[in-house]
Amino acid sequence: MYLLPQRKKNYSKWYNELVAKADLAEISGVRGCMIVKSFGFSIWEKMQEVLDKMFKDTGHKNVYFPLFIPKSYLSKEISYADGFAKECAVVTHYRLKTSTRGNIIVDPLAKLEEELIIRPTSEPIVWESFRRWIQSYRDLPILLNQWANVVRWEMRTRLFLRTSEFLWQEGHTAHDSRNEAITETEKMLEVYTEFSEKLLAIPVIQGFKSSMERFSGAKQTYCIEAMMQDGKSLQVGTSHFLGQKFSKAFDVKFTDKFGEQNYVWATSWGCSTRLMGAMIMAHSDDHGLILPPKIAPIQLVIIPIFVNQIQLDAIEKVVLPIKRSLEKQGISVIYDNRERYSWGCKLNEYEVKGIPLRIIVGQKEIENREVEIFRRDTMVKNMLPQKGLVNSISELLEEIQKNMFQKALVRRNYLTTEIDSYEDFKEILDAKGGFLSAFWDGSIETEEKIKKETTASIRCIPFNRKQEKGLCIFSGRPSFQRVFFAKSY
RNA sequence: CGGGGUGUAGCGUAGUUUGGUAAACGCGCCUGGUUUGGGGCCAGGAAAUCGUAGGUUCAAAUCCUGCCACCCCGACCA
Repeated sequence: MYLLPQRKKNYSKWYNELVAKADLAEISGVRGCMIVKSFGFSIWEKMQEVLDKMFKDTGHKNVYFPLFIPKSYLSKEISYADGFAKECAVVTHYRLKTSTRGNIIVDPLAKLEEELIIRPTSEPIVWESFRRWIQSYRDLPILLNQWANVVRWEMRTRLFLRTSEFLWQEGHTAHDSRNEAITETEKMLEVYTEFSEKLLAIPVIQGFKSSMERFSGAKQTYCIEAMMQDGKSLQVGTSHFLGQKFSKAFDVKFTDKFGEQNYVWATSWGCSTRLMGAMIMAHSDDHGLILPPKIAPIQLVIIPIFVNQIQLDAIEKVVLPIKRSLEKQGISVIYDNRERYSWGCKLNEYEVKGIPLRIIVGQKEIENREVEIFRRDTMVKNMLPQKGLVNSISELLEEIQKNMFQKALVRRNYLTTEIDSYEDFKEILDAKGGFLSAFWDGSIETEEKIKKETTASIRCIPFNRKQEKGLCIFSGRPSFQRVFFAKSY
């Protein structure tokens, strides 16, 4: 069995090697940018497929806006521009030429009159368009989504978790009332929550961001936070109530039923290839990736064990009908009869890639009319009768999906601690990590100081928490609610 | 941007202290044989102007200088 570096000993080494060995992605020659390999991309495509359907089912339509944003658009919404100013890639020229020494150089004569910013998000160009598209309440709501790449010039990058260029989806909506926009913000947070918990099998905490962590340009940022195995928190998705900030900045008004001019209400929401990182870090073990069945591009692999063509033929007679009936049930199966790889090699390959189920069929199984089945999540092998196999496998996939969520939930709960003093806070953060649920006085100063001293930040001000009175662990001032602190990615 | 480190075959490294046959090892790759219930074994083979530019020297992967790239730790962030 293949073994990666141990998670407990060196978490980031484990993560990097897993990404490489599972053939998900690699560091490219381009600073801070990754190459997503075909297996990794097939997982992302599966995520896209499910999310895309969820967006469409909630009334959204896909569009595509340009990669470049004229610099002047950016300066219209100041808090937004400030938020991203330090990490924008800028296009200044439009032509290259061959120098006298034979090198390719930027043609100094081809300087752009107005620089183009490579989008860190698309709000500016979306709202520039909305101004032209929206005149009347009849034009609203506008419910759009786009699948795109964005660029943020990051100082330090990690595959999937933080790269300078990443893939994501960004929803942009415009509404005629504050309430409708808030409802939309909440609805999309629900979509992300369902996706995370039901598909990725990752339990999440729903809540608001503190003003410090809020998306620059948003009135209120809603988020879902997930706990990774090393006790660090990862934001899985965000949904922003933008209020009228962008409509005012871009002068987007509509005439309502009573003939009054009003500014439009807005939301935006997104999730990215970071979900890949979440999935890896929430579930995988020292043998490699573990894919939740509902997101696995391949749910089951069949491996034959044979020494000659006669045996292989006999195996195929049994295996191919099984494969067909599984596919009929919507289960994605591959039958790996490659002769140039030893079967032992194949076992390791699918194990490290996290394929949920594996079947082995050899002479023994054919004689006994059974198959050997292996569950990746528990690493347990069993024999199953060939009769009724399709049902057993469907049930197993369900069970794996549930088990993975349950396991992650138990871990998350273990890694959530109620804290009532700053001493405990520092001690637990150091010893165990995870979410620290603690009273906070609501001030930015306190949040900043705690972050500076401990590196833990407020990940989330959770919804649905009982209102309790307490004292801020840092300042001792009165507080009405516990918030979740954690170190984060 | 500050501190530290590393560049030698596709990947991972040894060799650098003390200059001396233009280079070793593991994985991977190719060929042939053999084997087959958890990454098989044997034999043979291909593949590196030692990051780059210059300098010192009879002689440089090794010493000196500049440059470039990447990694780690901070500051910044989804």
